[in-house]
Amino acid sequence: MKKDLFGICPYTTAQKILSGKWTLLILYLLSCQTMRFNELQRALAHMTQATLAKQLHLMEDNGLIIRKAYNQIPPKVEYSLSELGLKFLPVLTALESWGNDYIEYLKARE
Amino acid sequence: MKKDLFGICPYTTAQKILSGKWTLLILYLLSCQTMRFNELQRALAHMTQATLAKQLHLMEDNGLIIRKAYNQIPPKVEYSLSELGLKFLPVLTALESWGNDYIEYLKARE
DNA sequence: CCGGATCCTCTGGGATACTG
DNA sequence: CAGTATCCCAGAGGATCCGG
Repeated sequence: MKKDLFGICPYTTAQKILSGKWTLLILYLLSCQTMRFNELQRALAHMTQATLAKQLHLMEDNGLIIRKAYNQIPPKVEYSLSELGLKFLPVLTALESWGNDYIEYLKARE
Repeated sequence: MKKDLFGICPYTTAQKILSGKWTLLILYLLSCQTMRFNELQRALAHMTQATLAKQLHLMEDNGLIIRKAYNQIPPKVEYSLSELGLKFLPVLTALESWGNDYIEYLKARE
């Protein structure tokens, strides 16, 4: 029983879910619009296909995003925010503002 | 030059800073009150001294918290939020709400 | 076009023991 | 009381190749 405090606390829960290296960025991209796999890949030019696919699956399993596959040739898959993902928007907004503050701080620090 | 997009983006920046496993929780605790090392340790019963010390140093280096040491015997060290840490409070609030939503979601899921 | 399957690497987190 | 010093390990991230 090491779940006495965990799983109940919103902060540890959030930390776990958001721990993926690209989670925030993907959530942001999808908050702007539904995107296909290829579009995401282009937007995130620094990660490989495999990594992106893994991240997306993780986020789907966690209920953050929705994957919609069209059964056709050539394949087409669209990713969008789930209900939980939409609820995350306020966090994203606050985070963006703070991130920018932090970048300012970094500049002033040098 | 792989920093073309990184270091400029508020999301990746935030992701990097917040990636520590206990960062959010510590920020929350310190948002309630300034705390001594021992108090934090008791509040976070699941992490060892070494891990806590490392986390705190990291967060201090990142400019999130302030460490104030009193030169006395027995030693006394107090941790509090820095200016940047205080600016993080809105995120924390939004995150708490979302975390609770997520916990509800998990329950309903079973 | 959108992945799955493997393998490999690296580092954050933790256990344990010691100290001013 | 508030740490430091070591050592260790799982697991996330990534590279590469293959497939429907």
